[in-house]
Amino acid sequence: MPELPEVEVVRRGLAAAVDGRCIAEVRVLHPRPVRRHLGGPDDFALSLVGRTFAEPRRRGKYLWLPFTDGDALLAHLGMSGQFRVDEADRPLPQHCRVVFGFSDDGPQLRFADQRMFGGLAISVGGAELPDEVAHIAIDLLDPQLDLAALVSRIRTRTSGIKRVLLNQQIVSGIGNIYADEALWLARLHYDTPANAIPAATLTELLGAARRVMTEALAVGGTSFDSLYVNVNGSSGYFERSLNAYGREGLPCLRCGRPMLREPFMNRSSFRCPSCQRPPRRAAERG
DNA sequence: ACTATATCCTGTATGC
DNA sequence: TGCATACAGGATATAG
Repeated sequence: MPELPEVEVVRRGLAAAVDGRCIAEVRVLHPRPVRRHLGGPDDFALSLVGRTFAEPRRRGKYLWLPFTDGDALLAHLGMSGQFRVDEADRPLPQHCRVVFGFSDDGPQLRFADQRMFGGLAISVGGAELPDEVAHIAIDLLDPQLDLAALVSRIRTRTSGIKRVLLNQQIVSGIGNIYADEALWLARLHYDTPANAIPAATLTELLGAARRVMTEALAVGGTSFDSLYVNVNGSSGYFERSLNAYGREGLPCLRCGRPMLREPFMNRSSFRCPSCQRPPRRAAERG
């Protein structure tokens, strides 16, 4: 599941593959991934021909590929979106939805997406920062991040801390995997009210999140299966470094107690029953 | 404004 | 063997 490190791996791959190249042909094989383009699939394809890509950008889990004309191709990988770069005579990847051919007859760009939660759109004037991304908060790897301000903002929230970490309008880029990793490192229960956490602890938590995402990025991200791969189709290696996510029943790597898996927001949360104790308030709620 | 939940989507795993 | 169900979880619409 692509979170910030995985999206950044893809961004870097795209930078090497498409920067400066001119689109000659676009084929939309399934309408759903371009559903945000109001003109429909055919208009999407025609509108892109003749444009030249500049250096891809990212904020949180959003990715956009600016064109030299000031517009941009906006992309979100959702759960299972992939960009692949391959010679035109190579077979299309499974679940391939959109194919881009270039005027230089070099490798094609292919967008594949099994579950189609992701998608592509044309952002008019979006080369710097697409309007569609303006509501997304700055992410933890952005040099412009004001950590103290973020800590203060988080402390105004009454929701459980994991909900806040997953809220892309407060801090972006964190998904279920890295949220659980950061909470384990900071020894926090996911349901601890954000406004009950000392500023110093929140600073530690965000530092942990930033560290774990930086380390994941360095090894190509986290892959559990073929749903996340880089533009060459290769997996990342961070799964072996996970301390919490997916470790139900396995010993906590700090204290040895068996890790728990609990339902949370239609997904799962993994935590240590001893290092990450529930807050009193959560117990009252039942 | 904030908070919480339902929804979209399909391949894989599991249970009967 | 088949059928049904649970699960994975991004962002967003909607309800409270």
